[in-house]
Amino acid sequence: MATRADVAKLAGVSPSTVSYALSGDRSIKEDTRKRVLKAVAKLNYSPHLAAVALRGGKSKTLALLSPSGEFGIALIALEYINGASTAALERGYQLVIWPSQEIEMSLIQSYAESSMITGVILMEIQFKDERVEFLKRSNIPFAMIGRTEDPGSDPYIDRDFNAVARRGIDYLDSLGHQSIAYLTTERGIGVDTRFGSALLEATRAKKMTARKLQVVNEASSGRSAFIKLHKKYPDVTAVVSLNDIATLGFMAGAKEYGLNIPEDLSILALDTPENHIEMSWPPLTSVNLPAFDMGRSAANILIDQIEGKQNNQKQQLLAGDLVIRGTTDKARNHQN
Amino acid sequence: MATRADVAKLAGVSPSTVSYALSGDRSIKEDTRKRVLKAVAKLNYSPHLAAVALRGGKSKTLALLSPSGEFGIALIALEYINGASTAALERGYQLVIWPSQEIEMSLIQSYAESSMITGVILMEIQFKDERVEFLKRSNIPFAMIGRTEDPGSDPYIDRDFNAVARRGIDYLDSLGHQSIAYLTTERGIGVDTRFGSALLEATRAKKMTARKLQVVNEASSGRSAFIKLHKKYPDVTAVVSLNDIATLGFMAGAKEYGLNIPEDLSILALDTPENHIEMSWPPLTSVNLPAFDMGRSAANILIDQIEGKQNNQKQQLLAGDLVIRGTTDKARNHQN
DNA sequence: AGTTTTTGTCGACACGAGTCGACAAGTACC
DNA sequence: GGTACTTGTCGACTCGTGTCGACAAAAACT
Repeated sequence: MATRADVAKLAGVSPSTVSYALSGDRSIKEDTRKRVLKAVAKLNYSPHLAAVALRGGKSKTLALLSPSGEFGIALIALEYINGASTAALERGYQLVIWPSQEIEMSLIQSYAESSMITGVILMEIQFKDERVEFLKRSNIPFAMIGRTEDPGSDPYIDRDFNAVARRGIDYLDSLGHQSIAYLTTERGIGVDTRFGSALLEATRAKKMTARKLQVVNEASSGRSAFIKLHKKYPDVTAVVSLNDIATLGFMAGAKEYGLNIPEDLSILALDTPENHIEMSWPPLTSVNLPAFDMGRSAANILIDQIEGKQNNQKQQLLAGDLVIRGTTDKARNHQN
Repeated sequence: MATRADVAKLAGVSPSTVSYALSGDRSIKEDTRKRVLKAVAKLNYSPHLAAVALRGGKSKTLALLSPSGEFGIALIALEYINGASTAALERGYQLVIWPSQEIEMSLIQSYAESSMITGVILMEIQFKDERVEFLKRSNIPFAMIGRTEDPGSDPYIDRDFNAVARRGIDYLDSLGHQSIAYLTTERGIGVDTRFGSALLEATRAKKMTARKLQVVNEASSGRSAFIKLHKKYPDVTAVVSLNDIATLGFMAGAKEYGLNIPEDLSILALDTPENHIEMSWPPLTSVNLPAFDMGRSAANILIDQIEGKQNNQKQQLLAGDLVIRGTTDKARNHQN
């Protein structure tokens, strides 16, 4: 591996001149700069990252902590990751994903203090999240996808749950649905709670009745939920889903019982990333979860913070557009 | 951040003594060692990673290069990642996932030469894979999940396609199926080609007819495939699937046309990771894809290589068990 | 008691880069 | 032609660690 001294020797200058020629922090005669650059190219030189880090230079590497649970990284995480990674690359940073299943935060601290990573993006934020506390205490720049119960001035990007619920419920209302149910999980993260109350509020505003169907993240659970709905709440004409996997099972159950979607039952997804919409047939009508954009924003918020850029948008809420696909139609008993 | 010198001062010894007390590379009086350890604990000292790396020490960080395509990291990648990460942690290493969409390999080289990463796990190996060539040229330890056309002595973990195909086809044969079709993609990676020929060989051995249905990685494509099958090959009684997403669409299409699974049509998945089996209803019968174990093995092979351990298993083929769930049954025209 | 070996500790150095201060040479000013 | 300033370059230092060589003190041998 070529070092700065090698370049200096080849170009016939001192090592420090090489640094200045590359950084441009001091004026260098055009002639010598060219010689240096030629030597750099010839030796395929690039600075030793550890040396730079030791010297105190910020590295250009960010870490996205992805809690990899029982089934590994959550499906939904993928688009966040992709968005964050894209934004990071655009701004000259590297994003690595850190499956933080069993990692102690102290290790993250170690990497951060050694300048091997410069900032952290957190996902699946809990109402009370000790990771957030830890990062604040350690002065490590971070950004959240999601938010704690009381985020104060901590930077985050999150869903505008109220807007999403309103957008979805208004649409169902316009189709004449008056009694709905919703599929939700209880993962102990803010999204369940916030979505739940947002939905209740939106339905109340439209004088709809809303039934809650609790599921876990499995197709079979969605199927059970359908059976329960079918028996207990036959008046329901539309189902709002907050869990993509269970939705697939739910729809399979409906077909099994001879119901046609969307003629007999409408389904509207609120928390399904675009790249999973396609896993169902017919394709799901949804208020898009702009996961890619959220990941992108998280990275940008973080980088702004690292680079000391004033960003008056360090807390953002995104809703997502209503996209009508194949699973919604007029309520079956609706008078046209 | 506490440094070694701080610890030394607090313990009343010289800096080098601290190093030796921690590493144990030279004998240290029990009394001083205790003092040092106490000071370490008190200051919460941990060595500056960049300094260690600069000094030439190997870091304990591995990178898993995950080609994040159009839809981000592939679904199937998740279990590999989880397995690799678990094994790495067990052996004291960190695994970071590097979405390598647009990363040039030279950057990886830079991180490796600077001892910030010590080895690389590659996924989605192409028949001719320039990443492999690059890593070999740069002397960076690596392990493949999958394999090139001619892997020579390069370390890899891959599927035993012939065993999988035989296991699956034997089972379908035992149920009386004589005419099958298979869903496959053409992603240009070895798995398609290898699985295709393995299936043809296995069916030939059982004197079955085998139809190929080409799909892309979308539910709608699976649905189209069903329609084509339904019209062109009505004699087919079982379908072997090599693509999880398309399979969901395929099954939805079958139900739409009034076919019952498994009574009218059996479905057998060969390339679906366990954590995606649950997305369908009924749950898919499959020859399990032991993705977790494969990831785990890849990490172990890599670490053995890094630590110079002799490993006579640096090339492994895994099959996976046949697990009978809800999508297979006797051929509909089978005489019992 | 004298010699060799072991034990325990310390100082010095190197890894590779960025940057501050110094300084020679060149340029602008009155 | 003297002073003041700019331009271009270099050497020295620092970051924090692991390890080699040196060396005193203690222990183990004749």
